[in-house]
Order: sequence, then C-alpha cells, then structure tokens
Amino acid sequence: MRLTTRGRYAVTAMLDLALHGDKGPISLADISQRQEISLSYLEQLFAKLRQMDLVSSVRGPGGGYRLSRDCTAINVAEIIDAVNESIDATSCNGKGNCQNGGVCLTHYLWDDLSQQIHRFLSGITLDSLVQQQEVRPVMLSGAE
Amino acid sequence: MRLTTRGRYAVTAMLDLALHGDKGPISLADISQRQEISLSYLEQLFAKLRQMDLVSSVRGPGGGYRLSRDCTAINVAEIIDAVNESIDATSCNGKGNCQNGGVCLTHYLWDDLSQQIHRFLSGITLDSLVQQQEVRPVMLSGAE
DNA sequence: TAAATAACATAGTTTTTTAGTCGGAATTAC
DNA sequence: GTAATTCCGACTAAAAAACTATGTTATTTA
Repeated sequence: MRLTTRGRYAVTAMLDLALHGDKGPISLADISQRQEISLSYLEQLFAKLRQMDLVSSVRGPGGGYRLSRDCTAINVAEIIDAVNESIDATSCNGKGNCQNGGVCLTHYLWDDLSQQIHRFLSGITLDSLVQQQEVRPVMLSGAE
Repeated sequence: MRLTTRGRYAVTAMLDLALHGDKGPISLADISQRQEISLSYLEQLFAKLRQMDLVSSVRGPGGGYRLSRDCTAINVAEIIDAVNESIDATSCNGKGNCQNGGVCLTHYLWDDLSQQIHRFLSGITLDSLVQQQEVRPVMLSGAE
C-alpha cells in the first residue's frame, strides 16, 4: 500500500485549486510557490490528474488548470487513485492469490482495511476540505 | 505512511505463532517454511517484536518464540507499530509543523485518516484473526 | 509576427526504503 | 562437544519515490 507525499501533494494541489479556482485557471507555478512543491513534479502529477479527468487545462499565457467538476463532486480517494497506483493494502492487489494461488493467512484483514480506508477517503470531498479550511484557523500557508 | 510487506509479514508471523503456539515455542525456521518468508528477515522482524515485548524467546534446541501475552490481548496495530516506524499518514509525524512550522493545508485530513486506520487495526486482535481463520474456509495455504 | 507564457512530454538522477544476505556469536538441550 | 536455535551487526541489491533537466507545443499579447 502506498500513501506517500505523492498522494499528499496531489490532494494539496487540488485543494489549492479549489481554494483559488474562482479567479480563472491557476498556473502550476502559483501552486508550486504557495505549496512549496517542485514545478516539474507538479507537472507530472497533473498529467495524471488530467488523464483521470479531474482537472482540465488551458494553455498559453494566463492559462493553467481548473477543476473539471464542482468541488462537491471530487473526493480524496479519486485524487489519490489518480496519482498513486492504488490504496490497496493486500500484497496480491485484491486478487486473492497471495500464497500459492490461494489467499494468504491475512488476506481478508488487508482487504478489509483497504475498503475501510477507501470508504473514509471517498467520503471526503474537496468541498468539505474547503469548509474545514474556513473554520479552522489557517496559521499561515501564504500570508506572513 | 508505510504499510508494506514488512508489516504484513509481521502480522502473518504473529498469527502463525497464535495458531501453532500451543505446542510450545515455535522456531523461526518453521514459520519461514510455512509462510514463505526468509529466515534472516524474520530474525530482524522478531528482534523488534521482542523489543516491544510482543513475543518472548527460548534459545537453544527446541527453542523458538511464543506470544508474550494471550492472543486476545495483542492487536494488529501494535504489531505494525513494532516493525514499521508508524502508521502515521501525515508528513510531519503528527507534529503539525508541515509547512513553515505551521500545519499544511491537508494536515487534519491525514491526521484524521491516521486515527481512523489506527482505530481499525487496534480493534483487531490476534485472537479474532484466529477465529476468522477457523470460520472462513482456508482455500489452500498448505493443502491442495 | 515575435516574444512570452504556460501546458505537455520524456528521460535521467538522486535519495530513501525495502527486502534480503552474510558471517558469526551466545545459549542451551542432548 | 555438537547441533539447534536465538541473537547481532553490517552489508548489498533492487525498487520506489522524489526530484531535475531539457526540450516541444499551443496560445496569448504586444
């Protein structure tokens, strides 16, 4: 199972889009500055986000990215799925052939855990993160 | 966050202990054979499990490991904690200094997720895995 | 039309982690 | 004393993650 900075970066960048997206397309350079993520790395991540139709792009000066759906209709699990291979915790990718073609001792445990995580993350929309942002005091992240 | 074969191996090995532990101490060589995990690697894992007092060892011929507590009193979260650094999903290890000493945009999301996973895994005891083993038909894992 | 801006594409590099190896030392049953 | 076993530390190979570099293409604007 993988849940590393890649997934975190992707969610952070998408949230940045959700927060600033009302002012037209947002360039990766902006996100790069605000969130302290390397531009080239962002480009790689956004290539995948675009493939999964989570964002759409506008090229040329003044261009950038915008969410391709309303932020109430994009959840965190989708974002992580798009950039990470998966959030599966089993060794067999859910196939159940972990040991000699059969399920290993702990297959169901990891399978259940994966479902648990997926259920949790898919219940959280970008919008709900935006709401939370407005309630919880944003220490700095930009200002200061 | 890390949840890889290391943690899976550890849980599998501990479950093997729980399943066979009634016949006195179990050698790592046995577990290595049954679960198809390299002996040397098991030794490393059990060093950590022993440090955390999850297992106790008996040296010499006929020796091996046994659970240091009843299998109703050992949960999966402990096991993973013992061999993996942690099951924390934040980048700051829960410290909240992810960005310029403050919390990053998505800190609370990962913090919540970590708690969720921890709660799930700590609710599952070795004993409950043993029960499950007896109920769910063990496709092969040895037989067939 | 030229220059600037930004996405798009791909290849390569560095760093970290994982998984596993190796060689040996200590302990204990027989 | 020998064999089985844990214990210990260093080492290595391979994979993945994180990041860099270099360019190409589309689009706007002056």
